[in-house]
Amino acid sequence: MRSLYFLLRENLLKMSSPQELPKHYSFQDVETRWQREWRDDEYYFIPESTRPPFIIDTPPPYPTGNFHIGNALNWCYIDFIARYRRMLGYNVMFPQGWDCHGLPTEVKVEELHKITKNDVPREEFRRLCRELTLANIEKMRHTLRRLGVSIDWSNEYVTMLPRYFQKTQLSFLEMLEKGYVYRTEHPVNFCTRCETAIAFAEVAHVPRKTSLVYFDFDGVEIATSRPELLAACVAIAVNPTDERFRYLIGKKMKVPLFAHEVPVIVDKAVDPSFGTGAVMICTFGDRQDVLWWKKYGLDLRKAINRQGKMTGISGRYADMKVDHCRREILKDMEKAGILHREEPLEQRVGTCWRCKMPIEILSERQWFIAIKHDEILDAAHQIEWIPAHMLTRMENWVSQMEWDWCISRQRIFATPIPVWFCSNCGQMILPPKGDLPIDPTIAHPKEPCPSCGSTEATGEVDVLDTWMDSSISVLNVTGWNGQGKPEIFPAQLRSQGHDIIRTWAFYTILRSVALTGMRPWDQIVINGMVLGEDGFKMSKSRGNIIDTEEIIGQYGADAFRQWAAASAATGSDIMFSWNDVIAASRFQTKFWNIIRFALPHISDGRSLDPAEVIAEVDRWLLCRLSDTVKEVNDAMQQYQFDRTLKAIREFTWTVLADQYIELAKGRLYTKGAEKESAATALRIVLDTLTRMTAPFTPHFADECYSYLRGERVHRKPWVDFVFENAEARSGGDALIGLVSELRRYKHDQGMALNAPLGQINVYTKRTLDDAGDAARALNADVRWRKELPALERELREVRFNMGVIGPQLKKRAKDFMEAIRSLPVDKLVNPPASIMVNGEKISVPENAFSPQFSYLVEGKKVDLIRIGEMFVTIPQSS
RNA sequence: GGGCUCGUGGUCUAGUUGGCUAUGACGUCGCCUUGACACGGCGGAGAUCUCGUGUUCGAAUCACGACGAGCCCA
Repeated sequence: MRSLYFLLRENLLKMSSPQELPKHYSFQDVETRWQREWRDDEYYFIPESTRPPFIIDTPPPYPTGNFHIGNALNWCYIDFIARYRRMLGYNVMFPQGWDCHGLPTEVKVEELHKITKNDVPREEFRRLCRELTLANIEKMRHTLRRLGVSIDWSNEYVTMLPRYFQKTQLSFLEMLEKGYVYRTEHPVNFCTRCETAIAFAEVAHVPRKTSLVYFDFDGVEIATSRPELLAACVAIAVNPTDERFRYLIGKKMKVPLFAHEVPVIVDKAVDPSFGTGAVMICTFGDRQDVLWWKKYGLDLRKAINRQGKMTGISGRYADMKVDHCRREILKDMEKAGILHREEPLEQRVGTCWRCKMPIEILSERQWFIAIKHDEILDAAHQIEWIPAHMLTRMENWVSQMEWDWCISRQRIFATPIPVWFCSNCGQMILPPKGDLPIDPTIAHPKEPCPSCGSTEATGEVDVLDTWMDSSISVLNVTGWNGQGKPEIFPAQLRSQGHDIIRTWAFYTILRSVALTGMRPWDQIVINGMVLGEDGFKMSKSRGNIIDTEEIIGQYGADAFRQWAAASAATGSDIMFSWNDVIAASRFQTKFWNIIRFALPHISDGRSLDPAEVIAEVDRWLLCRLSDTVKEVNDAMQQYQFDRTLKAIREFTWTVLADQYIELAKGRLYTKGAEKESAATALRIVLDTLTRMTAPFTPHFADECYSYLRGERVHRKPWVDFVFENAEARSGGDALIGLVSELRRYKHDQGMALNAPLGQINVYTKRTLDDAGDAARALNADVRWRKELPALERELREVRFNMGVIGPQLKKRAKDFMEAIRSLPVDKLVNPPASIMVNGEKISVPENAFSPQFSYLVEGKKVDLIRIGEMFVTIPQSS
């Protein structure tokens, strides 16, 4: 509902144009007022619309409750694009998702309620998680509203709610049918603190100090960083070229303290210079162990369980935590006299990205999705990446994937895997797709086991990786229903940060290709990370975090949005800087003052017709506006917001305010056709500028436009202004140059800028009608003259145009320039067609050089200024 | 250890295929309250474009190398 206030004001604006704006622009008032005014349904995607669709696959943030500045940057980019596309006539979908499931919320709930996940029933624990998540979502929605982003709230989705995870489960069953999903025992990354398997993408590597232990292994000295895995030792490996160990090849060796026998294998991957050159293979110490284990078909000895405790094969160490076991084993080695020494070792250890505890590689029965490298790469190449080099990151990631994607997790707050197993024969039982969503730990199969007829079944307790939820975001928003490809597919755009290319972008492409056979989007635009003012990633430990709401509170959403647009090229990381936010808010002040000045002069009429612009400098302004529009359109098409905003600011501040208005403002106080010309030019310029700023500063633009035109700017079409007039362009340049040079002159003479200059003569061959602007702007009696005065001149230097000379003369350029310099003055003014250089006749290219003179006027005490083609004489004051 | 990006006045930054006096912002200094704006106007100072080598008539831009930074990863 539009407020009464707005209706009244809009009508007032239509009936009588306002004569005055408030002296100061108050972003607080304006932003809160427009946010009340805007209706959600203005931004709805209309499925039945005939306009071309523009669907944006936006990132569903994790509902932490805090919409941080990196999120905000991303949402600004999306909103620039959404508003721009709407003005271009597209039927835009800007959905808002929430990626709810996952460990952080479970941990938070455990903290808040002082419980562990096993203290309450699963469903109760999930209820507590959902409760916390909904509260956090509400906080983040508030920040989104304050940012003024034009979200289509009718397309909001919440991954933890049945409506969404029904699709997640459906996609799981579809991929199971298509053979992508399988279940097997395989080594996986496992966090023993969180007691769940995790994917490679979730492993974070951190530097750590540990020790390298040298000990006697059945008569051979061996170095290992993980002595606690001695019970899991399955082989000893040496390099084939290593003469020291040649005698061992083919032998069996007895593991100290444990007495089981292991083979000696040879492999090129063993580094003879690390440790002693002989390495202990355990199941599993690291990824290399897994490779060797597979390659040589070694035994599997599980020494660590899911809780991070030693298993039965560890004998007297069983049930000890890994660290405890390590200390005990070292003690026992010492007692047995086989411990030689320990060396400090710097290593990078894989940790759980969430709880930061070192992960173990455990062999577990888990669910996997097959990764088909070629399929994914093909699709990735069909997408336009902005900036282009981000595709390389995807390529690198895909090509080095070794294992399939482990999608099962041993947690609670996640999408259940919709599968049962027959208690009698172990057969997998799937629910009918129409029954989804289900939780197999609560529901029972409706039919008996198809294999043995038993009615006893147990539900899968493992749940799905959260990326299984979010990687179908694009399928969800395009209306996928399990049957091939949705009607509008692929989506037009994905927007995300470069930190999740290997996860969200990768998994989405994988899933899209598997389920629809197509790439998920036409374009992907990548935003950089926001770094703190110190140049480092924002983090609690560095204390360099800046809060989105704090910036908005101090300078407003529009200033923040300008900062997001202007601070760096799309895709590169941005260092946060208060200065840039302040500069943005100053630009708004400047623009506001321009409108405040112009409005009384332009609100008598409404014409936007360039044909009514007759004064030369007014046409010059339109030429410059046309240039700006072209630059802005170019940049917007490539999502280069920094270029766009730079062009707009430069034109507004320099061309419009400092150059044009300073020159022509005197005319606006007069009456007649030439005043009307200026008024119309200003109307066109301000109308166009306001529409161009609308995607970036939506509140400010709506406010300005309501004063300028009494309309809503976001409902206007995008700008398309072309104007060219060669005469006006050069005439305007000359005039602007004249005024600016004479201002410099006044400054150099120590005069005030409005001090009278007396009678000045401007000599120019061109016909220049300045409508009296120069005289008013300079406070001088300006006389325009066609005949040049008698001038005396001295040659100062010869300037060469290397842009002309270089390409034509190449190596001869230097000698050519020497020859030209030695010509007499009259030949420099009227150059010959050709010249002899080192006995070679070289034709003189056009515009190859220009002689520079110092000019003097005989007899008269005048200052002489040359501005391009023009000469100006000014009576000397002293 | 690998990948990606980058290194430009005190600080941050533009510079698309090599070409006139290297862009802009903040800061700084001087002058100016000129009928929109002092959150302003005009002007100045301040850069051997990280270093080295090479290609070229000509390099911030291209090539190679070194050093340094940030991000992502093994």
